[in-house]
Amino acid sequence: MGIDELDGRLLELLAEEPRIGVLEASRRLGVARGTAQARLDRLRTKGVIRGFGPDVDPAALGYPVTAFATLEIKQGQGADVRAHLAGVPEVLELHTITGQGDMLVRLVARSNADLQRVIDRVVGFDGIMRASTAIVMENPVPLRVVPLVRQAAGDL
Amino acid sequence: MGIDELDGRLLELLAEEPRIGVLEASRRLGVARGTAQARLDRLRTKGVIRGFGPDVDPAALGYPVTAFATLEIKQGQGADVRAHLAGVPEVLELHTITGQGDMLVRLVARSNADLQRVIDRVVGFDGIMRASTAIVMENPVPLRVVPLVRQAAGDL
DNA sequence: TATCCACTGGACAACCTGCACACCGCACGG
DNA sequence: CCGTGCGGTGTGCAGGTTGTCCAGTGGATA
Repeated sequence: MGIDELDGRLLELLAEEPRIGVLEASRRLGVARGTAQARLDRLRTKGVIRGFGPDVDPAALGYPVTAFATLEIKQGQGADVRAHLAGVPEVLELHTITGQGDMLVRLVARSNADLQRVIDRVVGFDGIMRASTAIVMENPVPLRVVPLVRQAAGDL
Repeated sequence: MGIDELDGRLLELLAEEPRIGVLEASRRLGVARGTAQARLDRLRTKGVIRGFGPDVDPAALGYPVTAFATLEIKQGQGADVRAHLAGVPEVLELHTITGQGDMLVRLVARSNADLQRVIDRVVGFDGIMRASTAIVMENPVPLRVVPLVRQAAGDL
């Protein structure tokens, strides 16, 4: 069920240079191509690798503003709220959470002014009672997994 | 600077079936291969597509617990805190934000118990004054961009 | 010891990529 | 009205890569 050291190096390699194919990867890992291929297949079927989707930058799409909103939901309205939020394109991610607030939403907008519109659209729904928003100023650590992979591969 | 309808369809296609190559994509889009290739190149150089990194699932790596922590930082300690957090493998993402709290951290752990260890490590640093954590229970909308791409492509 | 499993090295055809070239239609400015 | 630039279309080619299969090897296990 775990990930061994070879898997770890393979994942790192792919994370850093996704363009390289199985053959090139096997060369750099110093193993036979069939091995690299088998490892990759296994990682995919095990679900460790979900896919190789293109990494799209919302900023380059014209949505340079990112924000996180914490929502408070009326009891029993969860499902409706989820459906509503899923219908808003600017909602990139939605989690239900413990603690103060019931949901955490990641959203983007074209500008700070546009963020107001997005928030209005997000909270303009019956089941949502309160929302508090935090605008992202900087992103010193963009979403990453390599360090985690390294750790997971370390402890066999 | 924008994204036209063809770009949008190309991105959607790649997002849904990353395995297909340029040739197959061009066939499905009903355009010449050279066109698809040129579009893809342009999207890459414009920064819309950052890359094709493997989409790794932390849960499958043995880290099924996700949480968000809001940190309060001592004035002037920002840089040190950033460096400290960047050194923690379980920290997947770090944002500096406005509003209550100064930073938002996304972290993972092997279990709820393990989360305690991770949080201790995260907040066990001099510049950090307070931390409030929200554990993710469900993730009804995983990180997505397709709807946004569609919208960006819609308004030419 | 027999068996299972992963890895190796090699081979094959089919396919895709990167690149180049000639040509066409359109928009724009002179 | 014409030249130019840009993006798209077809086409072609060499080289690399993929998917797949096979036989052989070594280690771990029952």
